[in-house]
Amino acid sequence: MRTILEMQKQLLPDLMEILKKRYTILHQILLSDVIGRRTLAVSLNMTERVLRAETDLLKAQGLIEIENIGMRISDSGRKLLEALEPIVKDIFGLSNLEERIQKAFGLRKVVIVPGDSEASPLAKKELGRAGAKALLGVISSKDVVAVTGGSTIAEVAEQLSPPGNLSLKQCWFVPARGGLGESLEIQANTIASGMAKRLGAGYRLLHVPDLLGKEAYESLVGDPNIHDIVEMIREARIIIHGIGDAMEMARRRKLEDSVVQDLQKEGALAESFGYYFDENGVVVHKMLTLGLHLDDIKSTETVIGIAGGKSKAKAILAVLKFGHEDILVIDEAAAEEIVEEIERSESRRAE
Amino acid sequence: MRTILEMQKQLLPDLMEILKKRYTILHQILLSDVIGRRTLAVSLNMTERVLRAETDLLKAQGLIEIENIGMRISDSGRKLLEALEPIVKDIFGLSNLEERIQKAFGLRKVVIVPGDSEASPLAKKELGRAGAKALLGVISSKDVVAVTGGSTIAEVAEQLSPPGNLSLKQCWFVPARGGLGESLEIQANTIASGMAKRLGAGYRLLHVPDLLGKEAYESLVGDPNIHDIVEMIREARIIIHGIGDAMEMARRRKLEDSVVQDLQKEGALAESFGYYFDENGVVVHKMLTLGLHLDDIKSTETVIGIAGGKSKAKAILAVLKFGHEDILVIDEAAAEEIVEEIERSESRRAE
DNA sequence: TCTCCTTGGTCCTAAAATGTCCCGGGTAAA
DNA sequence: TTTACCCGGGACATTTTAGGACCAAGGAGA
Repeated sequence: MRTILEMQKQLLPDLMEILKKRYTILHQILLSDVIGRRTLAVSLNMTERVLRAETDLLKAQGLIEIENIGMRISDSGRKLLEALEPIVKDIFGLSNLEERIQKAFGLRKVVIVPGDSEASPLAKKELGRAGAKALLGVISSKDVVAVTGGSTIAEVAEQLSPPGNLSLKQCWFVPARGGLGESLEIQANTIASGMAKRLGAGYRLLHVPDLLGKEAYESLVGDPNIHDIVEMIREARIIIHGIGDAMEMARRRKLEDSVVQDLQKEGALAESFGYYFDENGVVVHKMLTLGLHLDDIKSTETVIGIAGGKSKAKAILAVLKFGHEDILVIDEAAAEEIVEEIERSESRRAE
Repeated sequence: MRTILEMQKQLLPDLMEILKKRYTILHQILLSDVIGRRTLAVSLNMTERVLRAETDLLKAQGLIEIENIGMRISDSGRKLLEALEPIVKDIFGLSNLEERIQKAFGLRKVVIVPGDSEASPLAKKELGRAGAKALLGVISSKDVVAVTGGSTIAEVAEQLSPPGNLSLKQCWFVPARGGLGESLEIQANTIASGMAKRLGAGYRLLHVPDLLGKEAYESLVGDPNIHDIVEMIREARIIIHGIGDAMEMARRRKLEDSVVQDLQKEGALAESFGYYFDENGVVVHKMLTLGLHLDDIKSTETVIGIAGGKSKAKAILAVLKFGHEDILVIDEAAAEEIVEEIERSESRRAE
């Protein structure tokens, strides 16, 4: 059967464009909480006047509320957005990309958000929202969730809000691995506690100094408290992690030059939970710290990978080849690159 | 779940208006076979220029074909119209009315066509189309269909076209009852044969003089030929009948003054297949002729009532209260009146 | 208190939509 | 065959709308 939209398109050729436009505006307002007309116009690349015409209409439809402080989304607007999401995805052509990637790597689910999270902070916010939604979709009442650091996962934490129908009081949030040399705000510990607080869940932290010598490492492993929490981490039912570019992560973590050179020699492309992967998804280096082992990751029930930006595409691909992701949340920019790469390798195989 | 249509109504109220407009134009072209721009503009109450803009678009979309003889609908236009019908009904708000009436009288199906068939010949044509569609929806290969007279049912006959997937060669069309004093074109006999010819089915007629005396009646009943056809009529699986205003029918059939006065005294409101009903659906008078008895109607599998126009609302309501309709095909004007009446009686009951 | 950002109002211009008329051509009735 | 009519499409002036650019008043937050 032809979809309703397909039929309508025949009588209203520009239906899709308008739908997309209004959806985008409404969506932007949702993400911004409250926002003024001018600011919104700039961030949407529209002139103030045309935006105004649209917002007037949205207001007339009761989808947004306009006060002298700015515009905010109304309840019915929020509901409408939610209901409209799959449709708009279809129009944006993201459903296609999702299916493509999902099949290529045998994933359980792929979520692609519109835009480029590197270029637009709002796209990044949306990536966080999608990540939060994915997490809430799989979490249940007594889960242990291991989280990594990174700005993307931090954004996920920001966007988390407690689900209405489910108490998560008996959940635990833990960092996936100990100190990895990140700055405080985007450390795994910070994020784990942040998520737990937002969801009313418990959290336990793993305080491990960043640059750990062999001996210190051995002594920490022996500590009963540390041992306890590491045990908990290794039994996590859900892992939610970011994906980074290997070289950039090395730089950000101020790894020694010799290590960086080694990484480069080994062809390290991606980094995630302290492990470095080459283009085939093989681990070529690991940071010396406590927490999840590779084997734990392989046996974890749900691994959620979240990343965005065109430049992350290669890294995401590498981690996908590692082969233990279940749910992938990325942005349009990365998705397009990844699908291109899939197609290239397919045509190579066909030769 | 909210339908995609409701969401669109919220976000694209203006486009829904346009959709309605274009649908109406396309629909009108369908009903008119070929029609010129000016004529169409008049019948749609639009100025020539705006209509032209629309038809240009419809042409660009390949939904109509414009030749120097006029405009006609294309195949894809025809298909689109068919597919779009429920959607437009929803936008017109007719779905609501349909459901309302269907539930109030426990009918199997209610079809409402837009417009007022008393005011616009095209609405009447559409009523005929809908009636024809309803008939084709229930008919199967060896049915006997009893039809009444009247201009509405005549229009149904006009709009019938053989279904592609079903041979009706073994169907029979018969008049529901003998001569009732209608003019030739809208007599049941004429219509039955017309329908049969259009569908490639058989027909048998019942020639009974209009004003039948008691004795003549008795002798006719005894005639074996007449008896045969009456038997067939009484076994009809489908009845398709119009509904008329009692007084108007009495006038049209030139009933004697005394009879008319009796009818008025009894509160006769509606007429159908030669029976007169009061506002509670009680039969207060019947014409003396052969054919279907009341008991036959009650036991018939599918009774299809078709009527239109604001002034018919009361009559339709009376026949509905009689309580043996299965499928009702009416126009918007009548439907609105009927629903109003339903609401009035509901609020009376609530007091 | 002051500054910044908000909405809602206004004005003006360009552009699009619309009302109106006409022309050449083909159809169908006379 | 002729004639009268209706057809689509072209043309054009006019109206309406959309869009761009500002501005004033007001409230929130620093």
